[in-house]
Amino acid sequence: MHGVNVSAITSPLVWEHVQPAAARRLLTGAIDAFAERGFQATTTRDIASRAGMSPAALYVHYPSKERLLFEISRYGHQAALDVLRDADSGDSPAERLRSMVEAFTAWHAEHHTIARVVQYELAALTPEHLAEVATIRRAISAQIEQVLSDGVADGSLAVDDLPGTTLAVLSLSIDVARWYTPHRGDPAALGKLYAELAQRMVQT
Amino acid sequence: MHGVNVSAITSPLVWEHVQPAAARRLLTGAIDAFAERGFQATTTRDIASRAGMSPAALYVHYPSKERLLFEISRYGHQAALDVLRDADSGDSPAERLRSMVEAFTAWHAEHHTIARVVQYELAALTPEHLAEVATIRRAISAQIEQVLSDGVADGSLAVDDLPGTTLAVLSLSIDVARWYTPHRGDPAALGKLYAELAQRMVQT
DNA sequence: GTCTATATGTGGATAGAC
DNA sequence: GTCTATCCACATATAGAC
Repeated sequence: MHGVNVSAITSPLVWEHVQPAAARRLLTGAIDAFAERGFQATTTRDIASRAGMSPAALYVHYPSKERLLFEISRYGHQAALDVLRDADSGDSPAERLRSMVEAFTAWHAEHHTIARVVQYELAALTPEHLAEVATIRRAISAQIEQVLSDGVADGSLAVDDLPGTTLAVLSLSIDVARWYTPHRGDPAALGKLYAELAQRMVQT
Repeated sequence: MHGVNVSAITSPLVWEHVQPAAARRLLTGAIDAFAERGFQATTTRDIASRAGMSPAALYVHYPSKERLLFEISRYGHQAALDVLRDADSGDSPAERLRSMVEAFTAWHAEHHTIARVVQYELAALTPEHLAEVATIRRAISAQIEQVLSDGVADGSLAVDDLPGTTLAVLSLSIDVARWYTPHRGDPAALGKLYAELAQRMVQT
């Protein structure tokens, strides 16, 4: 089944479930604005203007700027987790790891705007909303830890420090959201490079 | 010479050169505040209050909040570059890489507050100030690229994609600033783990 | 060099018409 | 559901006394 989800890696995120269209324009405008300037530096006027509306119209669709961030963060976290789970396929822990790192890395490059919001705006969430996305973050981490753990169990992977190596593998992909711009190469190639580097980190 | 700079890795940053003491209290207060909340969410009142002063007193020592950020960013970037250069020692490219990754990673953990400001607040700098720190950033990148390049030249390291691997190695250490807190283990041990992982990435 | 007081701008959010 | 107009809080920065 390896490679079956390649289309999911490179296809744009789908927002049709956000209705009506005005709410969707606000959401996508907010993603761009938050990714460019950060949550705190983004004004509701900026978001509304990107959606072609007056500032007041925003509050018909969202009760606050933070709620807009939360919707983005929750959806983005879930999308990242889905990509990772869909990529967890292969005949060995090593193959599964390659596939997951490839997909997770490519997702962070392809969707670097929403990924930036997901990874760098956690501090702007309310405690309740942060707790909700933290649950998804733990599932993401557990997904990587499981495959490494499976590799240790069957002796096919060499992992001295399981939590430390889990974090390092995740970290490599996540940091893509910080530095990636389209001129730095295409997401698929980056995914393949990082899959190779990650496998080398843990090979026996 | 390996290990000679261990004290530099774990010693606190030295701020004696910032005079008078009030200016230094403002600077260290700003580092803590920027690291906790981000530049945009930090108020001059918060910074002044951490330094035990009224908001107005800040402007005797710094002309703006941005200037305070710039001083922190410039000094932090230079400190990170110095750590990397001091660690560039060893008899082979592999040893030099290990030493550099160990020191650079441990620095980002030990000094995660200033490292967070250095790595995540670039967008808040004026274009002129950003250009100045970007020069230091290029030197940091060049330092890693050089050792990988030397390893390729003498056949001791296996690097398929030199710019991509350079970025990946740097990225792993830099991302430590995002997630590190003291309860996640000690900086020296993390440095050793990451040195091992980086070496595995490029070993023949 | 530090204070109190304040000028000036701006941002999140609301009121009420259409 | 969108608009114009605006409230109100707060933030950067300055003025002027001590």
